[in-house]
Amino acid sequence: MAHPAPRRETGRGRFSASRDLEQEHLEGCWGGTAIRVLVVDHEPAICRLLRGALAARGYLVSEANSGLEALDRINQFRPDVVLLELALPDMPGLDVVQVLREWFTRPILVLSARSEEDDIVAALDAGADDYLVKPFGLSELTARVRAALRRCQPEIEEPVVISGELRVDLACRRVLLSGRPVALTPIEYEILRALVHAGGKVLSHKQLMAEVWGHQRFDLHTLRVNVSNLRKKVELDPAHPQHVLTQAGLGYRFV
Amino acid sequence: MAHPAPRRETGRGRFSASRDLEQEHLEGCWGGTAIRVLVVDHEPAICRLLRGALAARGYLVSEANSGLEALDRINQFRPDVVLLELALPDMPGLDVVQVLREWFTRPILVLSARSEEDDIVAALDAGADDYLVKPFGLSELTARVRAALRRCQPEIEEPVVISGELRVDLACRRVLLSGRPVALTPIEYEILRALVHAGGKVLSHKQLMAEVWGHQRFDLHTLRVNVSNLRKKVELDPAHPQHVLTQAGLGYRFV
DNA sequence: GCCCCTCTTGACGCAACCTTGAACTGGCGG
DNA sequence: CCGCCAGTTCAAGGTTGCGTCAAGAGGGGC
Repeated sequence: MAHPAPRRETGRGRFSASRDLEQEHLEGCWGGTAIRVLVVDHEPAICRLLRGALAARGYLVSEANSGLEALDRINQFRPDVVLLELALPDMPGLDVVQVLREWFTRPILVLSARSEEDDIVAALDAGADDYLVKPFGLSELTARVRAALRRCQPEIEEPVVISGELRVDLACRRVLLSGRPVALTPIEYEILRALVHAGGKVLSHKQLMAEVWGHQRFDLHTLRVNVSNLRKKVELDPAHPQHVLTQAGLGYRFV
Repeated sequence: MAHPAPRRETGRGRFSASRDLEQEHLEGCWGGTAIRVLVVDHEPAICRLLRGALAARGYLVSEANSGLEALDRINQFRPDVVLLELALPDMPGLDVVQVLREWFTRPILVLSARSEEDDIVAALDAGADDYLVKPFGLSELTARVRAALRRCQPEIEEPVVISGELRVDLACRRVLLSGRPVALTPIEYEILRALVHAGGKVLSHKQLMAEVWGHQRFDLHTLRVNVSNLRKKVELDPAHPQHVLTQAGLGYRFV
């Protein structure tokens, strides 16, 4: 062999991205940045209901009570997904969809009490991504939100976390330290990803091991060695870590 | 079997249909190439019904009557969208969704008589893009197909991609390295095309093999050998590839 | 039929990786 | 001062994944 094997670009895929995400306690969180949802409905009761369900799942929710207010809020709030009730006091919901679709690329889910097929077709053809007939279950709603976001994932808000000299790009699965790419091994990357994903919260040893190894084996020592190796690569001074911190007796956390 | 899978002509600009094309009299047609729909249902009557409705709108329809047949048909037919009835004689429809989602990137619309919220949530979280409860109207179905296809469009593909010394012309099916034409074998070209088409994103082994071979007889080793051969031709230094990079444990990507 | 090109398959070697054991550090209480 | 504990570091296996070589099978063109 003339040359050694090509260097692998380190960083392995997650063992099963989707399954892990489903187990996430807060599905609306991503790298410490919540996914933003705008709820548009004329009835405050509905808004409260939806806001509660979504907020409980970790989404960041804002609301609007009319069409014009919705268009305004979208500009300010920059939601990742819009839940739009068609019956609005000031303008037809279909018009909102159409206006929105001229520039708004994120998913629009229409909620409506009208179940006639023509209404559904009209809304979808106006540019809506999904149509839910009231009354609907909140778990179906959130499942459809997940599905809609999944499709649009590539453009989803930049999952880049910058902490001092360290830059973690979860989408491209790249890590930069002082601008230079860091070659992490698969397990090292998984550890870092889990910590970053937790958004500063402490992950217990078991939680972290479950994220990385998948629930089966719990060898604390192995975890510590890998964390140590990770720190050698992502910390300017591995002896005094700035990003991957130890919580004695508990676990680790990322700042 | 030198060319195991019928592969579609590479010059086809898939799904870059723009909005104005929706006004086409036949919505399932685009640029002379019909959009391909696979209908999976155990009941021939339903298949005929759906086939008729879709064909009338210009879609090119194929069908399968069981889960295994569906997986087989998808490899051969290469549909742009799959309509999947969950109740199949040979295997649970949810399993089909999950298996499919490991490599099939086009929309999957689930059709089912079950209207329980748990079923809907399970199907969506398994990877389905939409869920229609039977009985549904054909115009709603086609509207949801349109919506699903619309979401999967946005990648506008460059006919020619240049990366350093390497120039890949997808339209002309030509590859130049330092200005000199490179003679790629069909499989090598398909691998390169798929990676370039993915635009820098990682393609998992399964996704890549599905793009190139079409069957799910996934032989990782064969893929590796072909990638190795490809690198010998398109990399200045095959031992240290600059364009076709390995993502250890996951797949490959193009930069 | 024959040759050539291509793809598949097996064997092999290397490099990277994870694990594991052992030594080391620092804090704390006895 | 000593032992203990939690955490860290170092070094040495063993395993795995990846790339390469080479042989061989299969198909198409001539």
